Amino acid sequence: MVVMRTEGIAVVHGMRELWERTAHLFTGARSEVSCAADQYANWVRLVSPARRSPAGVRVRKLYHAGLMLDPGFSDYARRMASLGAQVRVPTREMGETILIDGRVAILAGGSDAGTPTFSVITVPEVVHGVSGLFESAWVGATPLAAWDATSAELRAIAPRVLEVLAAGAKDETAARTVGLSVRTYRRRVAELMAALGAETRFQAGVRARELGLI
Amino acid sequence: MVVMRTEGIAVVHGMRELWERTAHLFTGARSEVSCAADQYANWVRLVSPARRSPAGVRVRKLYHAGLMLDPGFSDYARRMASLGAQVRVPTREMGETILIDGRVAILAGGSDAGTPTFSVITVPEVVHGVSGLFESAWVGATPLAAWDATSAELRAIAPRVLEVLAAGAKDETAARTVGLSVRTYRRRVAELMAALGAETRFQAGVRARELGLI
DNA sequence: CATCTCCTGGCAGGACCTTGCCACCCGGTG
DNA sequence: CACCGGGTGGCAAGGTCCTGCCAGGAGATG
Repeated sequence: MVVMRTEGIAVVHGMRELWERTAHLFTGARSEVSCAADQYANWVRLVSPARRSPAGVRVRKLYHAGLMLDPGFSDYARRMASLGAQVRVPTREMGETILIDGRVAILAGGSDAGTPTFSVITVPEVVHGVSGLFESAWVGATPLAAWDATSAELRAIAPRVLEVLAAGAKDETAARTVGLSVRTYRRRVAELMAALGAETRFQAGVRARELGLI
Repeated sequence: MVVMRTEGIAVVHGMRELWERTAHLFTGARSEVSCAADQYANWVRLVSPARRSPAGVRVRKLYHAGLMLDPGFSDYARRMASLGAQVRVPTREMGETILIDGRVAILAGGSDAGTPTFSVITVPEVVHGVSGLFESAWVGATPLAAWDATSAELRAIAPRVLEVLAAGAKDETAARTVGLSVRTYRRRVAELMAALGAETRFQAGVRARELGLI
């Protein structure tokens, strides 16, 4: 049987509107705020400014590996962690997701003519389903500390290396493009491949894309 | 200003329910049915069984290159074309999308505990936005005939080649795995890279993943 | 059968990638 | 200054990949 949901779902256009509409939900959270972010670094930082949460509220953050390669964002992630949030780094994507007290779910929809849209959902069965997805992603993700340890200096240069690699450039060209010697460029590629757990460049390409690094 | 949409959007759980709920929309289409499919081969074939459409109804199909590498699906695509549908093969993803008479849009949402969810949208401005996305994808896609011509025998072996490539195997091993000589295996890889528009294997990996071939 | 076409697989040469080795530079330390 | 540690870049040997060339085999056609 099909159940029409004509209430309990609001579609919000644009990040600013989302923030205006949902700020009270965040500040009013009583037991838990869980967020998963794959892509929209700016949005994450706008909606969820780094500040300590009220006692008793468990704050969990899933920041995708792709975001963590952005130096500014990984700083933000560490700041969140130092303020009491539990931060983990997943390697699979799960879409922009927010869960509050198991009562409200916020999901990013597609973008409508450049403006991202978000659904604010209070339908219990939907919220429950989204919670399940979040839990499974949470279990499979790497705690921030462990992630940080394994990918320190790599983060600095990785984006540009990935960019030229994805552009199909040969090492000679690529090295000149990113301003490294061929030897050092190849070192970076090797480190990148190790970080991605790839044994060939093809595999590295697949993984990089999988992680949203490109 | 936030506009709450509490009507005009229905969320449907599962493909069967979607079919039950939307069948009348397809059969009742008066001027146009446009579909874009990236991934859910089974779903596409369920929702849109191959049959001739009423005269005067323009039927357009965007079947992603990933789907076309599935032999069964590409047969289905050709059957659709022979029944009057305009079929094109895009190389970029745009999500599972259906548009009917410019009045209704159906989009696949995430999956809820394994059950895929779909939004049936009748909000004019949203439908219009989705239509724009579809048109742009349509213009950039390759007509079925042209696609078929350039990728005949490739489809037969591509999946297994992609698999071993993604597994990180070297050519020697990979060739043995798929039961080809190294020379022929390399030929297949070269063809694959050409089809993907890739100049390096890294780039091919990225594209392959982008297209959901892996 | 003769012939043609298409695909396969071996071979070889060259392009490209990978890695160890080592000299060099630079900032920190005694 | 002498020394050390860490990063850089040149070089070279070896591994991997790319591709033109050609011989051989399978199937279609006359």
